[in-house]
Amino acid sequence: MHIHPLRAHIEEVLPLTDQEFDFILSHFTPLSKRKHQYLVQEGELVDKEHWVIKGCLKAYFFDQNGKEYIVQFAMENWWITDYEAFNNQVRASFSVDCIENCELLAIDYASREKLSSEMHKMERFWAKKTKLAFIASQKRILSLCRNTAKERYEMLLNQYPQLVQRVPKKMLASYLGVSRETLSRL
Amino acid sequence: MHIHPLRAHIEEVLPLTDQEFDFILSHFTPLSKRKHQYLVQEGELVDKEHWVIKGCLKAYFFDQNGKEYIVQFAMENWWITDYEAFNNQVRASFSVDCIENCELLAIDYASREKLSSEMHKMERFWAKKTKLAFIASQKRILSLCRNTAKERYEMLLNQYPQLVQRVPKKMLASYLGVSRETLSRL
DNA sequence: TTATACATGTGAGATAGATCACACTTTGGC
DNA sequence: GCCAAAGTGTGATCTATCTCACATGTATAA
Repeated sequence: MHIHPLRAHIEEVLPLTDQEFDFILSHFTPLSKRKHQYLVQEGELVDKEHWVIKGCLKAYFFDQNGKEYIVQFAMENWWITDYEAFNNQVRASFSVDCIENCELLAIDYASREKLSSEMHKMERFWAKKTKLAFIASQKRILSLCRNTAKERYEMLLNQYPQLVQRVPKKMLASYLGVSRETLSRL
Repeated sequence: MHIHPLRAHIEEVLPLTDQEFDFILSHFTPLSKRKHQYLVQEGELVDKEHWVIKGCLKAYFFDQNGKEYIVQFAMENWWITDYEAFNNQVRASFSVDCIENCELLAIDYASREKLSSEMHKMERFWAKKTKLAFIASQKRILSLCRNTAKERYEMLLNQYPQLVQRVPKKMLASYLGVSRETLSRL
């Protein structure tokens, strides 16, 4: 008998009973998207946060010169949306696109709020996830200040080898904050 | 009759009864520190998170060349500690020092856990704060990639004019990820 | 009050990385 | 199976920022 991947994911943080997990799962909607389709579009309201069952995505925007900035990638077991827009229920400043065909579980804002307030465990789970995301992003800041382009690329390669396989170099460059030419010259 | 500043701070997110606030406050310990004293020392265990009543602090570390990197500042109404070390109860990779004489409220890990689990409102409050911190740090990442040193300095000046008044330029430079010479030339 | 550390300004030169330009290759839609 | 679009490599500049060096100003602690 196999365990649901979302359950496995949540149980990395805290244990659940079958009933609890069924209750949690009932708040999510499965969703399939093809490569190049979007989940969030800059300027629109963002009502959903997504958990990745399968596939690869990016959160990004273009500046006034058409240069792309990648805020976040997501692969299996990652969460993605425009968090500022989602949490404050305002218009998105980023878009979220599929880099590969994706299988997702989506939860809308009201369901997330309901689930958080009815079930302290989920509040704790999401709080834990947000803490980890915050710590990771502090590390990314330090890395931008401390390390050269090459070092940052090598660190990414060490930490997320599959990401480097699956994503065009050009996008890795945008994520790392270097030009694609510099990344190409490694 | 005046409201306690911590209560005012929490009530920016959600309302509290007198009893609830007294219960919350009983988990904190008041603390005074003088300029140059530390709250967290790199390499030590971190058992406390601090809320600033009065004063100004920095979380930072030095790299192998003796160059300082400032991870975070804190002033009145801000929270500060080494979050990775505090949350995972491991040794600090940053130090936290007072830039001015400080009045603080400290909460230790066990009390925070206890308060979070016994009082859903506080779990929600801290979850909200962490979300905001995460969003702010995503913005800092983008700003490092997108903006020039000058633009970043001007943004800091706009967003935290008092910080720029109270903190030596050298430290602002470390925080912004530029050399003090470049910042001086603006 | 004096001295010593800290903070700040500014010049000159070095450099990581950006930008522009072009060639070549791979991919996916029709 | 073909063609446009996207991805990638590499050369030749250019430039923001770093580094080193030194001068000066300003706290703070004995």
